[in-house]
Amino acid sequence: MAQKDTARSILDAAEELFSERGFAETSLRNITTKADVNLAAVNYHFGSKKSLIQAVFARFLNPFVVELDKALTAYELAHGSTPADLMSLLRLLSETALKSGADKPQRLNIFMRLLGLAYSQGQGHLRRFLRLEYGHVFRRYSELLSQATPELSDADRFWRVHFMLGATMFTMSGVDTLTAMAEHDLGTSTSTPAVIDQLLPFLASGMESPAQSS
Amino acid sequence: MAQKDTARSILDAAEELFSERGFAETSLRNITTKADVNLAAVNYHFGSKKSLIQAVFARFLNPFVVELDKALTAYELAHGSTPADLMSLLRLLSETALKSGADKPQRLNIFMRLLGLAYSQGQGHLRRFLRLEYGHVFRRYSELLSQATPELSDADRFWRVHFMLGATMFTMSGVDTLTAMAEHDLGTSTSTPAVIDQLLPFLASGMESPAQSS
DNA sequence: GTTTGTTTTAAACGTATGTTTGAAACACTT
DNA sequence: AAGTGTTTCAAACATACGTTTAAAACAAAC
Repeated sequence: MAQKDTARSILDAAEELFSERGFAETSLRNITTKADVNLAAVNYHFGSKKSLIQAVFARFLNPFVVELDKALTAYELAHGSTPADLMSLLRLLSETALKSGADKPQRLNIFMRLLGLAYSQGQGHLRRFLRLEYGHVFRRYSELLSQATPELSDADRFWRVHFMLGATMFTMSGVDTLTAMAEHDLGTSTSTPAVIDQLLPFLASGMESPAQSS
Repeated sequence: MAQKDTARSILDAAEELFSERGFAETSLRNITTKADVNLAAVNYHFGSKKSLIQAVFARFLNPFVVELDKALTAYELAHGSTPADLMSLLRLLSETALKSGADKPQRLNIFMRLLGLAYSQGQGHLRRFLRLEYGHVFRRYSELLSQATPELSDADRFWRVHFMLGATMFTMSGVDTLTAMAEHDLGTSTSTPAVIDQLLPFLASGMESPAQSS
């Protein structure tokens, strides 16, 4: 039963508990109990709680950035010298994300929630880890974003990108709660891909809003 | 020195520490050390750590909702039967928020960060407290929002409102970090009101993006 | 100046946390 | 079957937390 997949059980349990209750609020005892392994197993397999947190992110992010990297290469090849298009770039990102957790679509929600936590909770070590490990792919994507919005100044684009980031993180990290609210208040049920279909036009319109000043 | 304003010193220290490190990561000992009061003072004046957290929010939100309520009444009177306008509604909210922490503009940033934490960290008691205490003003505002976006279905409006909420919370709660990043990467300095001037058109454009389907 | 109610203080309480330990159980190779 | 390296386990470790206590300090009223 509990043999070499001990590490995997721990990651599964940690991923779920962290996303539900946050990092500090989830104890190693919570995790090991849920994973049905010995308490010391976390420190044996991962070294520390911090490393466990990073490992949870790495397990999801590693396959994701590989996919995204491939998708970006394909995109650049297909478009050649014609400038990138904003809406297609957004679709590329969302579809890569959806595909990356395709085995269990719930996992994407969980992971977005974790990402939100990584930003909001202290966890400076996590932000450092993420930028160090995955920064180059994000820089590559933002390069294309610049091509897709040539009319924006660098400053305008900077702010609007973060507006997009905020809307996306907030929505996706709480997508379960929000769909429940929508169902309760409006009686309409909405799947995650349907939410994304609502989100992307909102982002694109905001991004392409006529510039104000300067 | 430390007499009746003990409670105030505690609130000041708690507000700042909570916003920097989160609720769970900030201990009562951190707070009382920074406030230069005895450890037991928190439990004496507030009863518990949970109540302290709620008190931090109440101190900011109570004046704010009073102002917002007044502003909404004035707005409704001024506009009479003509339908509400989206951009002016957004300005009303942002200006009320800016005015409410006018004594020290830094406090608005701190408080937005706290609001973001309230959403992202567990703190179910906080969300319950906020909705119970301040729900009616928010409902009043969202009533006007509906008038301002008559072309949207209830479902579309629901989602787009939360897209706005996410973009706003993410941006404002990290506005210090973001302005620092912008200054580092682009050499341009941006004040909080200037960020809001960037944000509002983005939100309005997203909100008024042509509907997709259904 | 004594009394009464409030506030502050130092110390302790009980509980929970992350981590370490050393022995036991296991999986393999020879 | 013996031996070897890896993994599990129960127990303990040291530390930190929120909260409580009982006495001291203080303020105000008479």
